[in-house]
Amino acid sequence: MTRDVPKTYDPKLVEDKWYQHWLDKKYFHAKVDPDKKPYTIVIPPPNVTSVLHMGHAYNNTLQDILIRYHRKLGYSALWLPGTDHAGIATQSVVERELAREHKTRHDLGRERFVERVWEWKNHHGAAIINQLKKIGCSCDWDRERFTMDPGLSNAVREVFIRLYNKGLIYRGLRIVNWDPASATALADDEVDHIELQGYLYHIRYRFADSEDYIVVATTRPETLLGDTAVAVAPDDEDKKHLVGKKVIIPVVNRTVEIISDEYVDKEFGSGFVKVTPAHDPNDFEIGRRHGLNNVLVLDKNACVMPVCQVFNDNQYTDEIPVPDDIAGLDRFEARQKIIEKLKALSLLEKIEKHTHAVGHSYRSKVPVEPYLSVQWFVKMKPLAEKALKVVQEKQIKFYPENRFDKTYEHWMLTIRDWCISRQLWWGHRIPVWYNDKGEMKVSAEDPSTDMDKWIQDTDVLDTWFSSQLWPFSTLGWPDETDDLKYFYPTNTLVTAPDIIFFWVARMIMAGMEFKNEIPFENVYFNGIVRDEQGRKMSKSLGNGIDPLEMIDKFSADAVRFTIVMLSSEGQDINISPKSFEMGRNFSNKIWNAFRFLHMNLNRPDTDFPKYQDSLILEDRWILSRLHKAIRDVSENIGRFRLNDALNAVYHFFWHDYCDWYLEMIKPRLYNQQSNDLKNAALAVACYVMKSSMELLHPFIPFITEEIWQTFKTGTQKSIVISDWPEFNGNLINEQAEREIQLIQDAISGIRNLRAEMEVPPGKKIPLFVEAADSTWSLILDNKNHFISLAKISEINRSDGTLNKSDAGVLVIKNVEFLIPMAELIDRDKEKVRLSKEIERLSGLEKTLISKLKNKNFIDKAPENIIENERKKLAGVQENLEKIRKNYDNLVRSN
RNA sequence: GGGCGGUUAGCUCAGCUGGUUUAGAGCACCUGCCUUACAAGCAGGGGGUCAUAAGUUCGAAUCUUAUACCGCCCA
Repeated sequence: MTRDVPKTYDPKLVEDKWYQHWLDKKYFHAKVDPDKKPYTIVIPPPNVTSVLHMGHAYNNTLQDILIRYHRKLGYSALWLPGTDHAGIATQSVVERELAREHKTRHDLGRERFVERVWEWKNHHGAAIINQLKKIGCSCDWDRERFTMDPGLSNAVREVFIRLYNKGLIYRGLRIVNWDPASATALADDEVDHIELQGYLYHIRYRFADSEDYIVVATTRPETLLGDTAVAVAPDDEDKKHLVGKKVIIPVVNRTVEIISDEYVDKEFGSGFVKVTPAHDPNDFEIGRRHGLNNVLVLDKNACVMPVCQVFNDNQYTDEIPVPDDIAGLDRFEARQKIIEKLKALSLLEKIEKHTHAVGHSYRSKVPVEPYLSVQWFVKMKPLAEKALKVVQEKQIKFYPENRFDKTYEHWMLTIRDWCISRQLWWGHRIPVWYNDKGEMKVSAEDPSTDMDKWIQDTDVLDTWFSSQLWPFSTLGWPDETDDLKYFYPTNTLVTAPDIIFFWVARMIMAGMEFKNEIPFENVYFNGIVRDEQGRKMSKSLGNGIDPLEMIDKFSADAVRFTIVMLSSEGQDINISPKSFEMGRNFSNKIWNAFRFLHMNLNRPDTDFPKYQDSLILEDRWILSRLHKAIRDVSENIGRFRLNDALNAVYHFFWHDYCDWYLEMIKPRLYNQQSNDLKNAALAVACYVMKSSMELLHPFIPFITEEIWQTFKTGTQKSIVISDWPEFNGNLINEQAEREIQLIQDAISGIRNLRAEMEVPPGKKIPLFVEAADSTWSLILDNKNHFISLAKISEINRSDGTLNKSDAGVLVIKNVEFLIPMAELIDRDKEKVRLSKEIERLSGLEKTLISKLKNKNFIDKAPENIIENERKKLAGVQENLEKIRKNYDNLVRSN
């Protein structure tokens, strides 16, 4: 081994090099292989517009861990990557770009605009993909998909047609959630309800036949332009007699009737509700029940139209002019104008402060306008039944267990029809065609002939309509491809819980409907990455941490390690840039352990069984600890406790292997005794090192590959595809663990005593031991450890003649360790130390005695627990007795 | 209003089926060490009425109920 190993680990020399190598060798490419079992994850496709944030880094690290683990276990592990076309988001990005050129999409026209979006996608759409590569994602890039690829688009049309033919898709005039900023309809779950401080306006409506008036309370006075009734509660005795009377809408002076409807809450406001069926979902229902006209006031940008459009029974029937000074105003300007006018007319009785939840577009963040328009809908109830069942019956399991089951269930049970049409240009255009005779055709292809001209519906489909198909459309559906047959259903979905309805629920519905099979077995919901104060990371707060910056500063391994270490199942993670030092430090620790081996090796050799006869206690111990770690890591990954898995191997590597094992073998390496003893130590050290790299590989792929390459054997090529360490129960050695534990406790105890007695660090001190024969021989066999790790000059068995009043004492598991005081130890300090220990142990003794005296405990507790407590007590008492004796000696000799 | 989380060391969090002496880790802090792998490190140490109250139990950080506070989702 000639290569110099630098003292500090430099990830820059490692990470990009290995990622490129893995790509070149196509290790991430999953083949249909009948001899292997498939393991499939489809990536939650990030929006093409997105750049990698901590949430992505976390979510994708988790997926990569699962994929790398299963790949090493021997599965044909497919992680299928790709991106989502993200209708509104992407269209907005390009529109903003156009705005800088002082153009709108309408200047370009639909065709040219869509081309422009494709250009944008081809230029910038790979950004997030490249960033995923930076953090080490082992996706099968040969299978990368985009939701608007021809195959996936074909799947979308197929699904639309099938649902339409089954009567599950329909078109109708409905009140929908309208986003005026993007000028499109939204689905119910794309609306966030935000509590706002608003006002309740009390407005006087005069009777048509008298100067008297009623008072109507509303939060949205501007909609009075579209009022078609005023309603009271049926049980409102005070107002009942007014039903049927006519009142005049102020400002516009239209006459409407007072009606009675159960929707009205007589306690709210004034008890009179203005009814605007075209701009409020509840009013729409009232209007339906009473056969009212729908008067559409606002246009698609939420500005007041010059004339209101009157619909009756879905038919456009009439127009109502709007006062000139209101027409053209946006809805909030119109509100102010109306208020002004009402004030001038003395028709505004009062304004009250009023807090209410206002729907906002989750994309553009502007208040949603309830808006009457013709849209396409999917009937959800029939689809929800199966999707609910498979989760209730645990065919699909959610993790963390039981956390989201109820949420899902509730949503499925209260589900409403899904508005799928969007008034955008970027997306899957609805496969429906119209001709000039007013006929309609649902068809994947343009049905036009020379004789017969058809025009396609101008709307596109909700982005989620295509992403709901992701687990199977990416594998070739509707064709029954080999990939689909082999890799579907997928195994695990890892996603954030905020898209449980948007995406997870709909994929389950789609999977059941179109494949008649669950799309995945497990859904792991990861938490949200927050800043160190627990706040969501956001652009506006400026508290976001850029993962790429952190990768640049600390390495991808460090970012991955830290995120997983700090996460626990499904809980949110609070993180600061400083947190990543944890990962960097661990990488450096690994690196230096490697460096240590490297300095002592001629040739790496992991074949420790070859030295069976030369293996000694600490070798058997570390092998036992390693195999327990192998078991723990595998078990914990298996149940999605990834942080526990990482913690297990972290603790093993740092605290068992580096802190103790490598320290323990140093005498064997440095003292040129028997070559076999030295080679045995090195073989075990190398084997454990290599195995640790295997265990750590899913978490920190880069440094583990770099080091593993030194230890690979035979035909092994890469840690990416090498076998996962196999748990070997024969190497579990409880006795060795107990023996090493005693030695560790003794060494720690001596170190503690030295520190407390302020023995100079370099000073070697003699040690006497009073122990039974077997323990004495154990200690004697391991005296090197005491010499090197506790700075002991010599170890002797105490023959009882040692004057205990003249020694520091330590009692561990009934063994006495004695350090002659000479000039080293301060008697008074030792007395204080011992009396503290006596206090602690007698407290313990007392607790245990009273526990064992408790008749109820003896009668009711299980036998093994009682036995355990008895043993504890005996141990405590033995130690106590010895320490007391020493303490007494010390006091007496004064 | 309904549902779901959380409250454990100065900070961030583990603690899974109630019993491993008197609750752990990382960071921070204190003391001593540049000991021939690592100061991004080593050794040692201090620091907790497990939110509050009641209950179940031989035994509660852990189970139940209530309360308080924080957060998320739905209406």
